Amino acid sequence: MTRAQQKERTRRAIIDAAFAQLSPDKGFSSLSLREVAREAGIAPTSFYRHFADMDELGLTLVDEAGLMLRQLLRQARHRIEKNGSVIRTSIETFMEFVVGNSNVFRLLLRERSGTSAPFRRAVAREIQHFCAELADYLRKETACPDEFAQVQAEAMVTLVFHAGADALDASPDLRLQITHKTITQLRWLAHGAAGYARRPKE
Amino acid sequence: MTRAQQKERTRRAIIDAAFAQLSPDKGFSSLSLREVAREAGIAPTSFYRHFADMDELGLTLVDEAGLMLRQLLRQARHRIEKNGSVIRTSIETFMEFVVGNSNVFRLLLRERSGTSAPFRRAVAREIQHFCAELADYLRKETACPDEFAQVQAEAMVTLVFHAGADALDASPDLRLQITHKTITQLRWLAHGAAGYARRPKE
DNA sequence: AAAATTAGCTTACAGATGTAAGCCAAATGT
DNA sequence: ACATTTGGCTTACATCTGTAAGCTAATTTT
Repeated sequence: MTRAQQKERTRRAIIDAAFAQLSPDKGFSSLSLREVAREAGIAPTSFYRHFADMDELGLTLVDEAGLMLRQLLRQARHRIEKNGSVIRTSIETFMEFVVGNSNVFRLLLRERSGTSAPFRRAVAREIQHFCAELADYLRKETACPDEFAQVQAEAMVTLVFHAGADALDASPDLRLQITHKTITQLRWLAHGAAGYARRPKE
Repeated sequence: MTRAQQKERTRRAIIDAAFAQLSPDKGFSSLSLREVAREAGIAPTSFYRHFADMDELGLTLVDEAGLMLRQLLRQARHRIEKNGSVIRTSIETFMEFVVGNSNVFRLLLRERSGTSAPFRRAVAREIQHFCAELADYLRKETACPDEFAQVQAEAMVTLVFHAGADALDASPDLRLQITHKTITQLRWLAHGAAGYARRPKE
């Protein structure tokens, strides 16, 4: 089966080439089939042997990014077990991910509000998975009332993602400030969610 | 001075054409000079009589969008005076803006994490103004401790912007759900910020 | 061993794009 | 009244894009 292996190989080459070409100045939509093919070391038309479209490639990238996101959450849980401070550890783990895989994070960030509805849906799906797992965790491991967990998780993710986005353009020490600020915000949120009963009629 | 008037006129035509061509499926970066010129009713090269670049046009659009944002905040304040419910009124006002000027909001949303650093900076500046004005308001009119106002304002804006982004792709009744959820989140946040003293050493 | 499949290549084409060069006519300045 | 400025036009060019058509050689199937 050298045949299938080779195919998988250049498929990966294409995917890697695409990720590599993403940058602060270049989003997926301004990536051209020819450029990707060039970087992957194949002829432009050979691209079609693997993907029907640039869009198909893009959705594959989003899938991979979502996978990394979920691995990240598990990694954070491990760290919390040995460390204690839930919020601080979570944010620091996330920040490391953002800085270390900025292309991946940027892809999610941009395509979440990008021009392609299928892309937006794909990213939304991945983030929603992420939120759901986080909500589970909150229900099991914190004082958060069960029925508030999902809403709280979504707010947390919103704030942390935004912090990550800011961190992308920030210097390392500004990044620390951002981290600190975000910790404060999440603590307020957790405190509010734990102690504030929603008034049902207003 | 029919001369200057005419110039201002076609300048506006260009700006309006650009705004008009923005859509769910078309962001500013995928706007072409020729298309804009065509819609504005001028020859492609005449564009340069008004803007050096597409980038210059884009920054102008962002400026105008920021202006609308600040007007929005004042409008919300007026409504609050006659209505009472601060959080609910603010969010509802914002949602109306998002739905009624989706192209404008989308511009800010996308360019905030777009591929042009100058654009990102311009949007960040506008949003920061917005946050600062909101923080002022919080200090004057709510129970929020002065030194927390800025951080709380930023969290509120982050959550509300995110809600707006979700609302763009949502059906009207889903939009109501989003509004409701966001109100809850902001209340938690306000409650937390009012009652939770930051522990200084952890 | 012969036949079929297929990943990859080369060549080719029909758009679209940004923008340079230069003309024109009307408004403005003197 | 004459000279200048200038907003807009037309034409032209080089570049990049996606992708269709068809060949080749090697693997896989029969």
